[in-house]
This record gives sequence, structure tokens and C-alpha cells, in this order.
Amino acid sequence: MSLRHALLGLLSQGPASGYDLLKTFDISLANVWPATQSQVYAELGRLASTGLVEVTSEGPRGRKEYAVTEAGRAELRRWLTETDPGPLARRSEMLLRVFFLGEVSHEQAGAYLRRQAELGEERIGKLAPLREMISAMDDGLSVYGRLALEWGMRFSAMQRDWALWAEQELERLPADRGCDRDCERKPESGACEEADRT
Amino acid sequence: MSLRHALLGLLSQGPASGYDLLKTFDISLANVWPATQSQVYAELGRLASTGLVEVTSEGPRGRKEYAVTEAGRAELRRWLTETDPGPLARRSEMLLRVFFLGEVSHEQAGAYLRRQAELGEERIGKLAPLREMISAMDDGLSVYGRLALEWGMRFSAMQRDWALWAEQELERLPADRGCDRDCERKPESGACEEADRT
DNA sequence: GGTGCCATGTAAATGGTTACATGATTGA
DNA sequence: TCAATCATGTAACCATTTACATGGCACC
Repeated sequence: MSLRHALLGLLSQGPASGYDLLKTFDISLANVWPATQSQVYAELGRLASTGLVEVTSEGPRGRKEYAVTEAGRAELRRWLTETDPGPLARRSEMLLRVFFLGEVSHEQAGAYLRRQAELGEERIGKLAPLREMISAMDDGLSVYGRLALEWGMRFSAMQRDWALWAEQELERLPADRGCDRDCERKPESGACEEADRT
Repeated sequence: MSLRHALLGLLSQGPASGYDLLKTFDISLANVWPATQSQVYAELGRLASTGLVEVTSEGPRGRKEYAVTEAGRAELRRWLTETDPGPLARRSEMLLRVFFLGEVSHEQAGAYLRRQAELGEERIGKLAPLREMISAMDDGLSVYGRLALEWGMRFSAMQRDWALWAEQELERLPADRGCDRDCERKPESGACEEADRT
């Protein structure tokens, strides 16, 4: 249940409404812990009813401003210091596909890996300009946001390098699988020898 | 809906029962796309009713052996070649915490990052022996499993290096946040200036 | 005859996504 | 007054997790 703690964390920077929080999610937490409107409002309600946050003021348009309580702050710290984060990257569709790359041709498998390298490269390009945006903000998140950003850059670079390596690896391999299942027009002859060992 | 494709992929290596598939999930796909018993049996039912797999034989103890159909194989290839994988690592509890590290002391923040570096190192240690296990198996997954394993090793190394770097970064920073909120035994006196917004 | 593994399933709860619904306020 | 934005909420659905339930078969 990390959404709960994400909200406590954001509110610990200062009071905010559900609407405000949603924007913060979109701006700074989007790549780390996305949340939808339904989720945020529902969880705020639950947090309020368990006393971890409270409504501090009601503005126009029914706006409710929440602030974290001492109990909430304590819970946030407990979460940060006394519990281990769950496994990172528990599921990866990208890697799942890798397992079944034997079902398509060598060319297609190579194309897939090249595409993953590209996506890594693109991600680096998209992340880079965020550096300045983060420095510009000066809420308490910016310092730590920079650390998270760096993680993203390193992750993307790792992804790119791995994919390029993997493509090389594939080429070094005999085409015993990958070709046999896929070529619709394959004759009996062993025409599948695309493996050139350099 | 990747579980569906994971099952199609596993069955494309040869027919198997739900029970067999579960074991394969535990052995080779555990770190990439874990699945529970409930999920597997339910999804097999759905796959069978849409004609992507079929029951090829019924053994003792009610065992049903499934095989992928031509339609299923086509769907698997379509998934592999014509769709892009969703974003990797959409949520990271580990990184979410990083955003809120300002709520605890510098020491605690440092300890957190050091722990993450440790976990990365440990993961490398756990993954290494898998290399041999994978070479030993000779189903079609082993070749591509090696690629996935390498991803895990690189990922873990990245995690470790990043965490060590981040810890260094923290130390270079003035302790303006991190102390003010955390001292439990703080007296009323304004030693810590916590109430900048009261 | 009993232990342990093979084998399948159902039910309830949690968490997340998408879509729907509504209304107040501000500023052009 | 009209459009955009602020602001909150509900309902339905899907995926995942955990727990429960059951029974056959093999081997000692």
C-alpha cells in the first residue's frame, strides 16, 4: 500500500487539496508512482478517517485542504526507516518477450532488441531536460528528485547497452531455433544458416 | 494482459498441464512475470474457450494437458512483433521513498541508500549461480533466459552503483532538511525551526 | 493405511484503471 | 455568457494475491 505513503510524503511538504496532489503526482511522481484521481480522493478519505491526515480548511468549490497529522508523520517515518521496499521491477513485459524470442525469426528478434536500445536512448533524451526543471522547483522534493532522475538516466543507459549487447549475442548464435518455427516458406534444405561467426 | 502471452509462450515450447506451467513459472519466469496458481488455471480456461490453446489429453488425477493452437501461435507472434512493450518499471517503491528522504535524518537517509546498494550486491550474488542452471536446461528458454539473466545482473549493478553515488551526493549537501523534522526529543525551544509555515 | 506430491479449482479482498457525473468559480 | 479550469466524487471493471477446498495416485 504505497499510495498511502506517497500521499503522506507529499503532504509532509505542506498542506494541499486532492486536486493539488494530483498535479504533483503528474509533475514529479509520474514516473515513479503514478496515481489516478479516483485513487487519490479515495485514499485521502481513508487517511482522514484513520487520523493520519486531517482537513485543515475548506475553500471555494468544495475544496478541502489536507494536512498530515503527527500520527501521519510518524507513520511516514516508520515506513521510510523500518520497512524494506518490495522488489524493484517485479514484472517486465519487455523481458518476458525476450524469453519467447525463439518463436520469431532471427531478424525479428534482432529488430526487437534494437528497438529496445532505441527506446532506452529516447528515454535518456526525454529525461535530460528534466534536470533543469527540477533545479527550478524548490520544494523539498527537488533535491531527492534529482537522485531519482539520475536513477532513470542510469537505468535507461543500462537498458540501451544491454539491448545492444544482446543483439550481438544473438548474432553469434547458430540459428537452430528462431528460424525453424517461423519461416513459412522454408524448404527442407538447410537454408537457414545466417549465423556468421566473426 | 501479458499473463495470456506468457502462457502461450510457455506452451509454444511444448504441451503442458497447468501444474507443469506453474512450476515453469517458479523456475524460470519468477523474476520476470510471476504468476499464481489461481491466475494460471483461470487464464488457461479462458485461452481454451477462445481457441488459442486446446486440451490435447487428459491424464490421471484430472490432469489436462494443453497445447497451443495455430491461432495461439499466431497471436504470440503478433504480440512479439507488432506491439510495443509497456513502460518498464512503472512503479518503484524504492524510488518513491527517495523522494521523501528529507523527512528523516541524514544518517537514516544514508543508511537507506547504503541498504539499497547492499541489496543490489546481494542480488548479483544470487543471480550468478543461475548462469550454470540455465546452461544446464536445454529447453528453448535457456538461450533467451541467459539474456534476461544478464539484464538482471546489469540492473543490479546499476542499482548498487547508483545508490553508492547517491549516498555520496547526500553527504555533499548541507543538512538543511533531514534534521529539522526528525528529532523526537526536540524541546519547545526553536532549536530546529521546524515551524516555517505555522 | 498414511504421508506426500500431483492436480484442479473457487472465493474474497486488494489495488489500479477507465469512464461517468456534477457543480462552482474565474476571466475573457 | 461562455469556456476553461478547479474540484470532488461514484461505479464498473480488470489484474493480482491470499486463502480455502478437494480429491487422486504412488510409494513405503
